[in-house]
Amino acid sequence: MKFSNVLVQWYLQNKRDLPWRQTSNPYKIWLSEIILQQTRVDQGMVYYFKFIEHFPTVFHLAKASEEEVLKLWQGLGYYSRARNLHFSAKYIVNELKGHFPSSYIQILKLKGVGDYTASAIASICYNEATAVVDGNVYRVLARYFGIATPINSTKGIKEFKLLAQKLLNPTISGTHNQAVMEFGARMCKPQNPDCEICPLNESCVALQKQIVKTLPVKEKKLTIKKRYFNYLVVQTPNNKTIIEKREKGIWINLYQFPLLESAHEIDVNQLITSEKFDKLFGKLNTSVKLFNQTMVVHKLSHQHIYTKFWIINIPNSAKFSLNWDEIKRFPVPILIDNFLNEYKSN
DNA sequence: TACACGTGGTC
DNA sequence: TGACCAAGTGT
Repeated sequence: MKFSNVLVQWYLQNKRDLPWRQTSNPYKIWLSEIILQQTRVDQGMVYYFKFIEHFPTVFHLAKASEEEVLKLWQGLGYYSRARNLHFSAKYIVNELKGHFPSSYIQILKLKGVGDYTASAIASICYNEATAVVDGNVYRVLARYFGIATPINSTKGIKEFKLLAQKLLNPTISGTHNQAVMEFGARMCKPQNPDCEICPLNESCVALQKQIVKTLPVKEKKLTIKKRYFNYLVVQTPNNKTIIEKREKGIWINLYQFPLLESAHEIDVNQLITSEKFDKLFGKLNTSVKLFNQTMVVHKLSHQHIYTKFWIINIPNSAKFSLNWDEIKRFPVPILIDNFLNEYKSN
């Protein structure tokens, strides 16, 4: 219990004053946990406030449209979190009469809630003795106990969950869990951890063996794919354009301009002779201009998207009926949002 | 199981 | 500056 006691004591003296730490309302804890998945506190905070304001209860969230939820989520990334959040809100309201599930097993049934989030909510809101294992916990445990098992291997996932569960102080599960995570985020950081002032530095295996920097171990690194996006930005004399809803892959259910994806960079001739271009404009009299002289590179975790925005000037047509001003009502990827801001100011 | 899924921060 | 990483989950 020494491990837990030291960390909890450190936590009580050093924890940040975060809005979701002032409540045990499961809806708010759930919302905060979904927002914080793979997301820094600083980045997620404004979204937490926005969501609480727009949707003070699960009933408000359930009543909203998916588009409204996605619009509010815009810019935060991993948009399936928003869609699953919305789906689960409707499930809680319609199937559970608005009663939030109150055990790890029941919470785990919510879409978008996995082992980590179910453990977090169950321990924080209901004091259930379930240990969380997130990136912070992997790092703290791997270093303190000198464990080199890859954290993204099946063996590692099991091993760390078991260890975390063994270390848990079941009488204060929620506080213990948050203590380990806060400690990982603020003291036992990925880079430049504060080992000199760490309250566990006398018993940390990694520090003694001088292998802090090598832990935790992660198996293999992923390859970055290159993709080439050509957006067809329609501009008519009466200031209309057209957008489409993405139906698969990245940014699903978000909006964008008609897209021609190509295997390599293409020029204007390849663009106007493409099937997509013909389907959209046929024999209409178009004039095509490249908006950005150098390609915009949008970097995602697994792919770099090289983007050209082609401005297509075209006569008025019923086919292109969306007012430019109305675009801002639609959820769009940051890549598109950035373009809109630049285009507007030109 | 391996991979897809966003955006922004850090060094 | 490229590489790594963030309170992970779904398929």
